[in-house]
This record gives sequence, structure tokens and C-alpha cells, in this order.
Amino acid sequence: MNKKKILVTSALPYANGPLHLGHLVEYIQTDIWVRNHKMNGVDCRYMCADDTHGTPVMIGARKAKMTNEEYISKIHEERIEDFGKFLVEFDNYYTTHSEENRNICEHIFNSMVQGGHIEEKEISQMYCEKDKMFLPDRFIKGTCPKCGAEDQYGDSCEKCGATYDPAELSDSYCTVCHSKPIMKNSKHYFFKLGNFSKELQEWLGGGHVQEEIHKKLNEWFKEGLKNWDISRDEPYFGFKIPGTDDKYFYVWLDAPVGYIASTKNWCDKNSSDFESWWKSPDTEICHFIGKDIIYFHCLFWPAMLMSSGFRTPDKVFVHGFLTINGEKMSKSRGTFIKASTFAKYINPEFLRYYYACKLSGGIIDIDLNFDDFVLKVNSDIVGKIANLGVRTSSILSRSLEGKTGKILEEDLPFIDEIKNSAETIKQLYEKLDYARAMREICRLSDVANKFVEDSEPWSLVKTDPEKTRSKLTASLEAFRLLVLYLKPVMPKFASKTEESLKTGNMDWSHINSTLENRQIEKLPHLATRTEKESIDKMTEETKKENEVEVKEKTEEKVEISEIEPLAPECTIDDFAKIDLRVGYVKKAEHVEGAKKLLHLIVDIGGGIEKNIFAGIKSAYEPEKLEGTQVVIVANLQPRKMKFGMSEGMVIAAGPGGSDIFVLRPDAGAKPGDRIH
RNA sequence: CGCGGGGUGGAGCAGUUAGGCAGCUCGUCGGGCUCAUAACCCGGAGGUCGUAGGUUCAAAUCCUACCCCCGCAACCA
Repeated sequence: MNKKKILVTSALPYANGPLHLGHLVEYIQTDIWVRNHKMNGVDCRYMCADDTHGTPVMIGARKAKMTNEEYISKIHEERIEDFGKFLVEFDNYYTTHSEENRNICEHIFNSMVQGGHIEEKEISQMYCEKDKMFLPDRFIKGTCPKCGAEDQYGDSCEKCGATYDPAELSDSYCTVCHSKPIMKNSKHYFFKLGNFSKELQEWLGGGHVQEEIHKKLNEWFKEGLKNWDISRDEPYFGFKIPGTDDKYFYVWLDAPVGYIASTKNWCDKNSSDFESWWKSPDTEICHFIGKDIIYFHCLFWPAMLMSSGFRTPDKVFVHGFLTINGEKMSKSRGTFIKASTFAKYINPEFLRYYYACKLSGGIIDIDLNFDDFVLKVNSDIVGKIANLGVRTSSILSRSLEGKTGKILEEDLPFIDEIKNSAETIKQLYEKLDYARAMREICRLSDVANKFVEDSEPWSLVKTDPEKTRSKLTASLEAFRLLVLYLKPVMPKFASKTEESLKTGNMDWSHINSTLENRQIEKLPHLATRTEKESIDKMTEETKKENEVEVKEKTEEKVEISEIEPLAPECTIDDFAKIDLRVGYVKKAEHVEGAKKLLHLIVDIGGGIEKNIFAGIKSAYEPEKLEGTQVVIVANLQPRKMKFGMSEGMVIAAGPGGSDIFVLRPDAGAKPGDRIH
């Protein structure tokens, strides 16, 4: 067996939304590659994790009214479920929000500092005073300075394509709260990427990335590598930078470190030697990524590794994006299809097969066309391959007691033709040219179906049962081999077949085993054809989900934009002047002749009772207030009103009318307690 | 002139490195078979290979110019 070790990763999915079909291209591509290696006896491990830090997660958690930790652990569970449905089998699926990751990040950062690769610099950035945070470009919108288009992001205009600095936008606003950001200075840490320019170019010349990617990267080298800002200010969900009080590692620093941390975590659980994976030249390290994150994985990441004593990756495989029916996935088009929605209506293994048919190891985008999907899957998987097994095993079970015989001498060339492709297919998998592998498998299934056609077992069985047995054995053998070839793509389909044909758990060494002379079972229903209706239901449901999200986003915007403007800054001393107390509503009643007022007698402890007229009649019945606790401003200057003196003010939120909400202390507060 | 990818029968793709009869799957039309999940087998129709020029005995393939589509563009995951 092969002793080589391979460590494989897919990009860590960012924990701010559900897994969708676009994500799955990468995980399925990687999973097929890993499964193929495992079937080849290679010690190949697939590591992944949730990418959990950064501003978008923080905002997401805030919106979901959860703590950051609750939010990411909820997403973690959903992820594991979704991956399971699509048969993506990680050796470890961890999280970047872990102690392992913190330790390794700190180690890498300290190494960078010691190596003189970190520079401190004061920079000026957009800052939202209301949310008390620095805003990434994606959280700033405004009017494009070039073409005047409204609502453009802080980095570039989608209308005219211009790029600019967020400060250049006119009418800029924070996308979280819609208030106007200001410029504010802050100290940041920069990683001096340029220090590694030469080493990186050497590494890139070593065939670790595809040719096109190398070209693309050269362009950046020509412009000169810029320093990379690796720090973020509070509030931020992430790891604090050692030696600072209020600086955090930028999420993109700790995200790829998650590959290492996940491995560490796995090693500890499985008593494997960590050093042999990330420090030994005998292990191959392979990353699968999308074309949008080339810069991070082919420049920052290897440079980070170089600076801290880790080895650099052997391969970075870059794939293109997914389009749906020829168009970019989008919520407004209703094509933002979640993995879980797809799995509800359509066999996930079919998606694996379909993607495999489209993936050829290049950086081209692949298209998921549903008409094509239905035709292809039904024709190839159901019509050709599954049918081959069913049509032969059923005759064998019905008329020949389910016993296979010996393959005839004259049929060996047929079996050999199927067997001879094994090596090619294995290598195509390794070269990521799944499309070609699938074509070859389909070609062989045509050959096999033709063999059945020519043997005519359905009529031969009437005259020569034993010869029929031999012919069917050969046919089933061909079927077994095809399923074996397809196993990295369709593992469940394969395991059902293995069970019926009693082959055991097949790997590439099973090419030379045989089905001769054994009792088999009739094959179960291996795959159900996909009906157009399932697709329609799935797209319908997706459209609804997408509509809701698009709508929520718009409503959210309206609601937020109508918020009362923030009062001018006040000092803690200003605040201390206001004496807020917990009060017990001893009595509440309507006031004769008053349209808006209720009369309250509020006990604030120490034998003091306050007589208060509160303008909350439109929202509260006196009965609902009497006997409850409220918060009042106790030192408010008494005011003479039409109906008597008011000696305080009840604290309430809301715009007015029926939307007035009185604040109430949590259980345990006593009348007279001051609010600090 | 920002960068990268692409344009081949109705659909999806291979073929371009190394020039040599334009190929595969699906669909479609006609036929066959009846074991099989309306499946499988045989045959046919359908293409100025994005456009224009050039090199060559010969161009989808090499060269030049142009047109169209898609994606990306570090401080955004």
C-alpha cells in the first residue's frame, strides 16, 4: 500500500448563512478527490471547519438576538447536517473559534514579530459612532462619486464599475444603522508581505498552482505586494492580539490557520502525530478553493506559513463558480438554492454526479441547468447504470436462483475492456478531470448494455440456463466494476450495490476480485428518477425563501432609517444627575377630563410616594399598571399640571400612540432601588 | 487599452499543447427488442467550429484584428 500521506482542505465556509449549492461545488469536488485517494489506500485526511470570526458574524448574531457563540454553534450544527446529506465526509469538521486556533494564531503572530515582519501604523478609517465600530467597506454605502448612482458599496460602484475610497462617497451611511460614519484614526498592525516576495515567487514557480492562477498572481507582483492589515478594532468577534487590550486578529488571519487547528484537534483525538502532518515534507498538503480567494491562499497564506516554521502547501486547486440556468446565483432571481432545500426534493447523490460531469479541474464556471440535470441524471444513472444492474440481477434471481456462475472464455475480452479503464479513471480522478472520468464510465456502460443486448439472456434462459448464468455473471461483473468506478462520486449507490452483490467494502484493489460462483440478492431500487415536478417544487420553495429574505432586508432598512436621531453626546456626570428609581405602582386610575393622562401613585421606598401624571393612556389600562413595578425619574422637577402636581416621570419606549412600552425591572428589584 | 475564462448541430460539452475525414452525451426522426425504473439496441437528420483577414498542400487547431458572453479586481468571507 501507498505510504504517502495527504492532508486535504476545502475553504472554511463563513458562518453567516446557510450552505448553498455554490458552496457544494467545492466540497463535492474535494470529497470525490479524497474518497478516490482513500480507495487507493492512501492515508488521506480531509480537514475543514467553520470560519466563525469577523464583523458579519457579529452583526448576524446581533440580528438573530444571540450571543456570537450561540450563533456560530447553531450554524455549526446546520452545517454538519447539510454536509451529511450530501455525503461530504470530513475526517474533522471543527471551528476557528477554538483554543487550538488561538494558540496557533498567537504562535504565528509572535513568529512574525520576531522575524521583523510586523509594522505598526496609524490609519484613518470610516467609523460609525452609533454602532461604535469601524466599518468594513461592505458596511458602507453611499452615492458613487463618479456616476452618481445611489446605494453603492464603499469600495466600488456596481453601476459604472469605478473603484474608490469609501471616504469619497457622498451621502455615505452605515448599512447597519443608517447613520453617517465619520473618519477616525486607529493603530493597526501590518504584515509586511513584501518581505516574502522572492520566496513566494519561487514557490509559485514550483507548479503548486494552476498555470492561469500563476499568471493572475504575476500581475499582483508587478504592482508590488502591499502590506496586509491584520488587525481590527473593538468591537470584533475574534482573537485578541497578544500584548494589546483592544486589537483583534482580522478574520482572514485566523481563518486559514483553522486548517492547522482542525488537524491539531483531530490528531489529539486520534493519537496521530501532528508534526508529521504540518511540518514533515513527506506529507502532501492540498487546498481546494474558489477563484475569489486566490490572493489569500496563494500569497498571504504561504507567507504566513513561511514566517512561522510551517511548511507551505503542495497544491492549491482553484475552481470556478456555479451559475444556475446560465445566470449568477441571486436571491432576487430566486436561484439562491440552499443545500437543505435541494436535499428535501432531490437525491443529493445526483447533484454529486452532475457536478462531477461538469468538473474538469479548470477555473471555468460551471452551470447547473435543471433541464439538463434531469435528462442527464435520469439517462446516465437510472437508464444506463442502475438499469444494467437491475435487468441482469432480476433474471438471475427469478430464473436462476440468484447464483452466479463462471464467466466464459469468449467474454473475457469484454470484461477486460471494462477493467482496462480502471487505471485511466483512477488517474482522471486524481487529475480532477471528473468530467472525463464520467464520460468514460458512461461509454463503458454503453458497452455493457450492448453486451446484454447481444447475449439476449431473456430468451437464452429458455434454452440454455447455464450459458445464461455465465452471460449474466459477466454482465453483473461489468456492472460491479462500473459501480466501483463511480464510488467516489456516488458512495451510497455503491454501498447498496455492495450489499446486494456481497462484494464487501470495495476499493481500487477490488478490480481483480470476482463475482463468480456466489449467491447474490436482487438489487434494490438504487436510484429513483428525478421528475421535473421535484425540481419545480424545489425552485418554488427557494423562490419563497429568497423573497422573504429580500423583503426582510428592505423592511429592515425602512424601519431602521426611521429611527429617532441620536442625541448629542453626554458625560457620565450628565447621566448621574438623573436619578432613576424602581417604583411600585400603588394606584393607577383614569383622570376625569384628561385625554392622554393616567394618574399614578408610585411608591419608591423609604415611605416616599410620588404623585405622577403619565401620558400613557393611549397604550395602557390602569389595571395593567396597578400592582406592578416601573422605572421613574425620581428627581425630576415637579410640574404643575391642569389636574394637579406631577412629581416624576415614568420611563417608556416607543413612538407613541398605542406603541408605548413601559420599562419594567427584572424580578428581584425593590421599590427605591436606584438605577445606575 | 485592468486581469482571467469562454464562444464548436436545438441543449451541455470534447477536440486546440503537437494543423490531417468535426466527435460524444442528451434531445429529435425512423426502426428493433421486451430482461429492465417508459429502460435498452440499431439507423438517420441536423454544424459557414463567434466575425474578418493571413500562413499552409491542408486550419476548430497557428498568426493578426475585431465582436459578443461570463467572472474577478487585496482594505469585502
